[in-house]
Parts: sequence; structure tokens; C-alpha cells
Amino acid sequence: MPASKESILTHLRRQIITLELAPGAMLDEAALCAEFDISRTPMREILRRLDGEGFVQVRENRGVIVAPMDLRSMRQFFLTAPMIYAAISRLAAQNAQPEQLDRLTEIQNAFKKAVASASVEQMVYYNDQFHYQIGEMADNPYLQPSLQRLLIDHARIGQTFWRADKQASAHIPDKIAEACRHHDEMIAAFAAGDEELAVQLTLQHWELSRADIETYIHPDPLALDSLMTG
Amino acid sequence: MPASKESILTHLRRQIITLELAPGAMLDEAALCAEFDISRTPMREILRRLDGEGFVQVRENRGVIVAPMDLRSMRQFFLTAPMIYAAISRLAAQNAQPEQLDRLTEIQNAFKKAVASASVEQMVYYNDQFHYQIGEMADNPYLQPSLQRLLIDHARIGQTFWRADKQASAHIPDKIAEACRHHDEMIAAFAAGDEELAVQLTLQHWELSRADIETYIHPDPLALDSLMTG
DNA sequence: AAAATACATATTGTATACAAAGTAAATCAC
DNA sequence: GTGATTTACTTTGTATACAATATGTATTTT
Repeated sequence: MPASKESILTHLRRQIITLELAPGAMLDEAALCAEFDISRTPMREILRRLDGEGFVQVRENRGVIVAPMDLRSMRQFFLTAPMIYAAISRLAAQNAQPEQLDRLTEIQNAFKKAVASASVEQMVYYNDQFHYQIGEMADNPYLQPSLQRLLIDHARIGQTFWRADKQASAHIPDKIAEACRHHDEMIAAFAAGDEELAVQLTLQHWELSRADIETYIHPDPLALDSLMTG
Repeated sequence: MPASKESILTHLRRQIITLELAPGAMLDEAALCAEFDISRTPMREILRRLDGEGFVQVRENRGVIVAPMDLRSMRQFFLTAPMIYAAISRLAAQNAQPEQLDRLTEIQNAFKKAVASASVEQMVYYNDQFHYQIGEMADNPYLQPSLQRLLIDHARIGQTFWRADKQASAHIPDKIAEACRHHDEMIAAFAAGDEELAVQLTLQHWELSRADIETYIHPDPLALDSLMTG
């Protein structure tokens, strides 16, 4: 039985978000058709749609690759993310519907389970879903596409955030616990319609992530040195 | 001879931007295939791509329509546009390349020609191209998709801006002349790398457009009254 | 006459065959 | 041996036939 297009889309998005499919990796159309038991026409449609969403790049006559992550756009990422995240959060606090908040809580529960079981892939995925859902609540068709693109790269760049320090202690790392707490507080702020609090929490949440990512981008010279000699 | 996919994309984008294709209008796949002399497969690909860019909506099993313009998202438009435009302008001033500035000047020349010949469609089109090119110069893959969506609706909502007062005087309406002047000054600001000036001009430019659009959205009661009795 | 069902028709989605373009390998020239 | 050119092969793009879904019309039922 062939998989539904929607499920294939979800599957591929997840693989890209979690780095199961590496940035820049070639996607073999024929192989994907075989894997999901559909013909080329609908598979090509799926790939073009993923292109439109920023997950892959379709290159004329030269196949499809997973969206690459060049350091050139890294600067733009750090510049843009807090602005869009803050704007989205403010709108989410203004416009959140009860069912949407329920859904957000569901996702947060799944996220907590992932944290408890120390599953990096699940943490990455449900964290992404959490922020995507905030985008849904903001209900702004103009900002949503930018948010989606930021989330794709945030999930991929921030991979180390969830992975780090696993061996350092048996319990949950502090920064992950803090991120989780942020989520809970954000849900409360959205539910209360407290714009200012929502924005403030969002920026704190971003700062936590940003600081972590930057230690990997600007590692201290000693660590860099060891890479070169090793 | 069949038209190239790229030229068909450009053609349809232009028709949508200029309201030649009305918001919500059904797009007949077969008719488009006949018009451009290509088969359904590439035409469907074109339509999905336009969907990804926000020009149309592909509805499962129920055909393709030109992206509707609901008043619901109007509020979001006014909220979002100045933020994104300002951010894009700042980045354009930071990152503009000489060839990109040349292209922007070319577009502005075409725009001036449109103004001189009082061609509303051309004004709408080249004004859109002008702002799209600023997006190119900003070189921010995260903001670009939001900018594009704003520009689609800005071109369509702002249609009246270019059309108004044609009969009032033989010469170019003041507001159009002012918008044109803004463009020139913005080019200079980008070329000089003057971020602050670029942002300031962009917000002035937005305000000119905003004020005009709002008079059509909030017409004075008398005018509304005449509509109801007439 | 109104509502509901069934049928016919039109439109959309999928599979597949064919054409075109790109890629890699082998041959040839120098 | 290196570089260019041709050839075979692989991959991508397009056309078209077929299947599934939706839509509109007629017929039936109440």
C-alpha cells in the first residue's frame, strides 16, 4: 500500500529537521518512489512543495538536494530570528484560540516525554513543532513563511543544544530543563493573553539557544587548536 | 512553439499582481495548457510553485484559485509590512552590490516611463519589481519569503493608489510623484550604505501608501452613504 | 414541489512511456 | 600522459493514458 502524500511530506520534513538527511545531501527521486511506493509524478510534486517550504532545493535538470546550510546566511539567521520570534509571540498572545492552546500543550507534553527519555531526535522534532504551533496561533500569513524557514535552520543549527552534556550527568541538563520551563511559561502567557510577558519569555528562550549555539560557532581557540593538530 | 516555464511563471505572477486575474478566480488547468501550449505535467508544476510563493491556492481535488484577499488578514498586513520593509531596507543598505543597484536603477527607469505614460498596470508591476529587488539586495533568505507575500498583497491592495485622480489633472498626481522621488532617494541611500536614511525613507514611503489605502478602507461616512442610496 | 438518490460529465490525481539533458567513461589526438 | 571529443548511460523533464474524485443533472421518492 502506498503512503499518503501528506505522510511522506511529514516524514521527509522530519528527516531534514533532525539531520537524518544531511544538508546538501542528494535526494534520489527513484529511490524515494520505491521507498514510499508511489510513482514519480506525485513524488516530484512532494519535492517541489518541500522546495517551496525551504526544506530542499530543486535544481533544474540537476536533481534535488536537502537545503544546504552555509555559514554566509548564519549572520542573517542570528539577526532575523529574534525579531520574527518576538513578533510571532506577540501575535500569538493576541490571537490564540483555546483549541490551539490545547494543541500546544499536547506538543509540550510530547516534548517533555522526549526530554525524559533523552531522545535527541524527538526533542528536536517536538521543539520544532512547539514553535511552529505558535506560528499557527499568531495567524499571520505574511510572517509564517519566514518563521518556517527560521525554524528549519534553527532545528538543524541548534542540534547540539539537545545533544550536549548527555554523559556529564544522569539527570536532565540544566539548559534543557530551562528551555522546557520556558515553554510552560509561554503557554501560560499565551493563555492569559499577556503580550509583553510572551515576548519577554520568547527573547529569554532565544537567548538561551543563541548563547549555546555561539559557543559552537565561536569555540575557544584552544578547542579549535586541538582540532587542527588532531 | 511552447512558452518556457519561466516565462509562464512571470506572466501569471504579473497577471495576479495587476489584478488582471482577480483574487479568488478559478484557474482552469486545461485552458492554461492550451494557452501556453504545454502539457498538464509542467503546468501543474508551475501552479504548485505559484502556490509555494503565495500567488495561488491549490486545493486538493478542487482546482486552483488566485490567492484570495480577505479583510481578516488586512490588519495583519498593516501590522507586518512596515516591520519587514524597514528590516529589508536596512539590510539592503548594508549588503547592496553594484550590479544589484544597477538593476534597481533600471527598474526605476522603467517605473518612471510607466508614470510618464500613466499606465497603471506598468506602474503596479515595476513598483512591485522595485521592492522585490530591494529584497534581493537584502540577501536574507529568512525574510525574503515574507517580503514576497507582503508585496503580492500590497500590489493588489494598493492598486487604487496609482489609479486615483487621473482625471483631476493632466499632470502626474502629487502622491505618485512623491513615491517616485522616494524611490530615487532610496537608491541613493542604498548606494551610500546609509542604513538609517534607507529605513527612514522606507517608512515615509510606506506611510504614503498606507494613508492612501486606509482612505479606501475607511471611507468617510458620506461617501459610504452615497453608495447605499445610489 | 422538495428532498434525496443515482447517473453522467468534467476535473483532478497518478502511472508510465518517451524525450531531452546531464554525467561519466572510453577512445582518440597530440 | 594529458586533454579533448565522442559515446553510452543515468537522471530529469514532458506528454499522455488511465483512475479517482468531485460536480451537476436527471430521475425517483415522499
